[in-house]
Amino acid sequence: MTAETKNSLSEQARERLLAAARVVFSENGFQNATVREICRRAEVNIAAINYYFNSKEALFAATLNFEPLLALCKKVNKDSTCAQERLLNFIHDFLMQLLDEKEFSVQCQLMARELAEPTPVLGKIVQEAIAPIHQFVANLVCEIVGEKISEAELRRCVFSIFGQCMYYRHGQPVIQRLHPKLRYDHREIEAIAKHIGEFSLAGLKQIAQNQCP
Amino acid sequence: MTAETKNSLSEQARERLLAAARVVFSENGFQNATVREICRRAEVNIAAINYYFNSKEALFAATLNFEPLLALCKKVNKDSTCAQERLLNFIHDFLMQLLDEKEFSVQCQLMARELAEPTPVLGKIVQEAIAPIHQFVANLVCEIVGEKISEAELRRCVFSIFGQCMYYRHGQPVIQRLHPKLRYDHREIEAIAKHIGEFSLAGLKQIAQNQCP
DNA sequence: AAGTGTATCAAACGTTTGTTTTAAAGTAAA
DNA sequence: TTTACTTTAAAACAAACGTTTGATACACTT
Repeated sequence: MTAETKNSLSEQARERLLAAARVVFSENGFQNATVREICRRAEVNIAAINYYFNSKEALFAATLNFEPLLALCKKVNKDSTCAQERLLNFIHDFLMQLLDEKEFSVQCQLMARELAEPTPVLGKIVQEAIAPIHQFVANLVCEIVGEKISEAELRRCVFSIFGQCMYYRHGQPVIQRLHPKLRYDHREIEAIAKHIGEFSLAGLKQIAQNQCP
Repeated sequence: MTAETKNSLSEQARERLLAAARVVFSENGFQNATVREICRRAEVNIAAINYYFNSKEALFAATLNFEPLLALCKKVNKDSTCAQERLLNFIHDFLMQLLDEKEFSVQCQLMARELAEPTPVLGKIVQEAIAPIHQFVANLVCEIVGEKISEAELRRCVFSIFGQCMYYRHGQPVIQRLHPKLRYDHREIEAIAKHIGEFSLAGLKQIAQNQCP
């Protein structure tokens, strides 16, 4: 057995742990996720978590990957034209990462959990992921409504946009009970993105008018 | 000692338990709240929870009170004029109940927690409180945008409004780290309500235009 | 004064949690 | 084969959880 094969084999446990952890954490949150279920799904011994990582918390931190979210900002900044269009594209892509169950969106769902239920790693998440994309949207809003908007009002505009998006995930337990038939398939996400986009652009235009009458 | 005095005295423990439970549950959520801390704050023995109520979950159910929230809908329906005005009033009063730290809003905060972190009692909360006020806002939106709106689009409009409001509570751990100086005092809540109101009315107007061009 | 039912208490119960231990199995170089 | 090192395994760890127990104190009725 070659060295590479050995590496890939010994790394298998670690990789399976990471994959299983992503699923379990995103389904149950950090607190409710148990190391036993993670190990069961990864088909490794229970001691593996503390062997490869040092703790449940470190495993959680290792599952975080901010790149897809940050890449989203860069992508939108490149291939688009006016600020309005870029905001619409961002909302669409963001919702895709946030809601699509089939997509590789576990990363995003995992982080979305933390907004409501803080863990010791939340500080890092805010600093490296949430703050940048909030700033990114804030810049877009600035371009759309003009520079004269106050800092507080700018903040509220950003919150309005993210609030609309996040509600579909934060409020999912409720939404599922209110509308049991509702599924986040591709078509539904497109419709949601279109709605939030138009809703928000109109809202921003109104705010802009208020600021400089 | 008369019977009434005895009753009021023996009820003291029960009432103190309820008051403490409301605080602890709203601060930590159902899972993270411990019966020991509730009893410590209520200054009662640890066995009191299972003596007066039957379980931690039953205690939690007993802390729920949907009246303030439902009363809000009735109040808005009475003393207001046009649908737009009523929506603005609702958003304002709702945010007051949801955010004001000094107000007696623990009830609302307690329920807001459950939106993201479901408990066995969530079904009751949705049925008795959330569904009615969602329906209430849906009716307002219908009045504003006209009857021709589709059921799905109507739902998204309601979600947009609630999403904006709830983000200030659901995302509080994040918001606190993003804007450490931000406090939900009376003035700030007024500003938030004004923002969400104008933002949403403009959004609704846009949606209405889309439906019947 | 004896009896009855309620309220409170410290202590322990049985689980479940994340983590650690200790030993065995496997792998590669000497 | 021997040696050194890495990886797996079962079992147990201490801590925290919600809950239950059994005894005690109290107020009220008979």
